[in-house]
Amino acid sequence: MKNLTVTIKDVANLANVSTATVSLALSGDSRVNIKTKKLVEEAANKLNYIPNEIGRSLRAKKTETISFIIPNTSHHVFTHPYFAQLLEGINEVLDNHNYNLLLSTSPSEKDESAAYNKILKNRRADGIILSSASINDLNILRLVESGFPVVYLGKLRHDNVLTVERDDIGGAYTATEHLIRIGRKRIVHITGPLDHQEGIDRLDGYKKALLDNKIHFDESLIIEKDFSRESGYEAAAELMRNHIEYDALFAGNDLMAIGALKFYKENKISVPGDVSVVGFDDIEMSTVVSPMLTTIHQPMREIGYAAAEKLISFLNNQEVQEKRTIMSTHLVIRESCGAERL
Amino acid sequence: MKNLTVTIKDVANLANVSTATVSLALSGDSRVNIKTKKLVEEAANKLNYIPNEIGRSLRAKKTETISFIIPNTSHHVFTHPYFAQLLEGINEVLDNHNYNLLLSTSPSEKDESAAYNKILKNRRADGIILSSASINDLNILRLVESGFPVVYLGKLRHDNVLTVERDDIGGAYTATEHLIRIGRKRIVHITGPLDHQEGIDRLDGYKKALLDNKIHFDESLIIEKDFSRESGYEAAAELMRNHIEYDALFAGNDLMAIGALKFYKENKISVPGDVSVVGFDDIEMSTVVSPMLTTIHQPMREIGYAAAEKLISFLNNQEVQEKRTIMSTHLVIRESCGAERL
DNA sequence: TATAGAGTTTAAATCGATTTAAAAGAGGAG
DNA sequence: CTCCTCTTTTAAATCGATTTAAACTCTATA
Repeated sequence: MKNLTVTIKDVANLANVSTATVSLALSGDSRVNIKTKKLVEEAANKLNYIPNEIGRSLRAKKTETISFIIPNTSHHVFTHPYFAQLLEGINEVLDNHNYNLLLSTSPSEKDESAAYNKILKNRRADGIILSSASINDLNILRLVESGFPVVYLGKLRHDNVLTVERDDIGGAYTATEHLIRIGRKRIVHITGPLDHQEGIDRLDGYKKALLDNKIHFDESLIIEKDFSRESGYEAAAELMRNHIEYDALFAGNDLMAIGALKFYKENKISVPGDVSVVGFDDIEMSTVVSPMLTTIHQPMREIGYAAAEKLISFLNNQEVQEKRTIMSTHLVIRESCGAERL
Repeated sequence: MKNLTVTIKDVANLANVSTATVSLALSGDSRVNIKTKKLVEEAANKLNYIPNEIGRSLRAKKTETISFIIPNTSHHVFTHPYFAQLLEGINEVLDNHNYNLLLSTSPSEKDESAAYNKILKNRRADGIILSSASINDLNILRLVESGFPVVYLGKLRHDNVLTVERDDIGGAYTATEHLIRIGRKRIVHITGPLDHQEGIDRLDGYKKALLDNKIHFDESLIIEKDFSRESGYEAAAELMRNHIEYDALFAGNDLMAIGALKFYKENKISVPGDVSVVGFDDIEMSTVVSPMLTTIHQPMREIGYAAAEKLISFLNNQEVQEKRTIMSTHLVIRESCGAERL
């Protein structure tokens, strides 16, 4: 260990000036004489001086860092394409603005106070982007009211919170409508957890599409699962065990759709012959399965962009155009429905 | 904005004691009287006081943060299963040790000094985990010699660096040997970029297996690509265009193998009938394609564990058992080779 | 009634930077 | 030689915590 602690003082000593001069010189302040500036720069170079960001942050009362907090569901957050793409979007924007990214998985949803504390500990960041489902409304509001800059990814009743939302209802509506248009009548919907907003909204969109098309809503066609591939497989198995008749499947996300596809393949059920399948998300995996999955495209990377841009412009007191940003989705037709582009 | 700046001073004033007492009381020092302690705690609660981590870090000269730096290849790092799982492993360990995670994508490999600076800027972390291929040996050594704690993911000539490595040569050897054992003779190898260590090592393993089995190495069976799915597809197409005859394919990673699989499907080439395919990595996607991909499993999450544990124990001056940790790989037999478990 | 000693509390230094207001220096005009 | 600018440099305060050594209270004992 050497050199680890070259401080501004060391540079000042070597250059025979005060620390004030060093700071001014290195920041390019016009007050310092050109000769002095050179002197300081030489000294800094010789010592390989790099300003300590912590000291700087303390003085400036800002860290140029934002924190992204995601729910910790079973240590598989980052491999989930949804979060991975979100992260990429956020990272790209932060990179462009020279912000740092602090990453936190929030502790279990169960222990609310722990979650709250962990978030607050992140005051080492200037603001946070909070992913849905991590903590409940109340805690988020407490956080926002404490004055800490937050962008929340998802729906929130409260008006005064910056949010970026997906149009889950609209997307689910589109998916369901597509199945109806190609002539399907008995459409199963595998939902995500119904204590999560996205699960609820996608179910709502599904119901709405049925209603608008005068198709009776049949409770027995709804199965609540957990967004995992395994649970999609299991859902398809359950349907068979229970002798449910259906000609289409709308899965709450691609992973569950892909799980179901696997079950169909193993059981010689033809897709899209016997059953048309639509997913939700449009993850990469949907393009490598066979048949390729028709799905609702969700602009995950763009959501990341929007959230990061919104937070940064808020931090810099620039005008925030809109408190709620709603990102729209669209249908991507591939092979699992048996329909050409309409 | 209110409350945003409750400092230890505010608490001290409310409790009518000095800041020293507040600090001591809240850290549970036995010197402070039990009554005083209660008083302080009440005041802190009433004000909703949370110690400022920056101030604390400055004084303690450590941040309880480590930084993970990955090469920025075209804004698609985090969706790459390799990095995502690495990240998950690292995050899990840091969580357990109450460390924070600062995430950085290193700027382009071209601009070395920018990369170097960006890394050094991360002195706001206590140490860094550096992923391979981001910067060259020289810069890494400079960094290490500066005394900054680094764990490098990959091979490095220098002795004094903490590293966690994969056994790429061994893995490639196993893959190739498997293809030979099931009777394949003309084995194509799609390599990753040959200016990356992993690309080189996997090619070496392939060659070694051929040599040991007295199979002539044929230069025309080697195609250099870039680890992407598209490039795998393109490689398979190239082979066909050039009328190369072969009965097996060892792809440098799963993504390229999956790309090739897609080409075979489109061109009615049977796998494993006409050609046996082996990948490398064992990503989730390999289990959803059809046929399911036989591959070399790489313990990505465990590499993350190992790197994080190693860095943390180094930071805490605990004994670091070994400077180089080599993680082994193993063959996972699925459907793309047409062989039962040997 | 001093006085040692144990138990509590606090003033002040410190971490590494930035910034402000004041001081110092340089030069020109009267 | 003095006064006044203008330029350049610096001492000192500040950010928010922790920690050390000194100071202050009590008690109990000689």
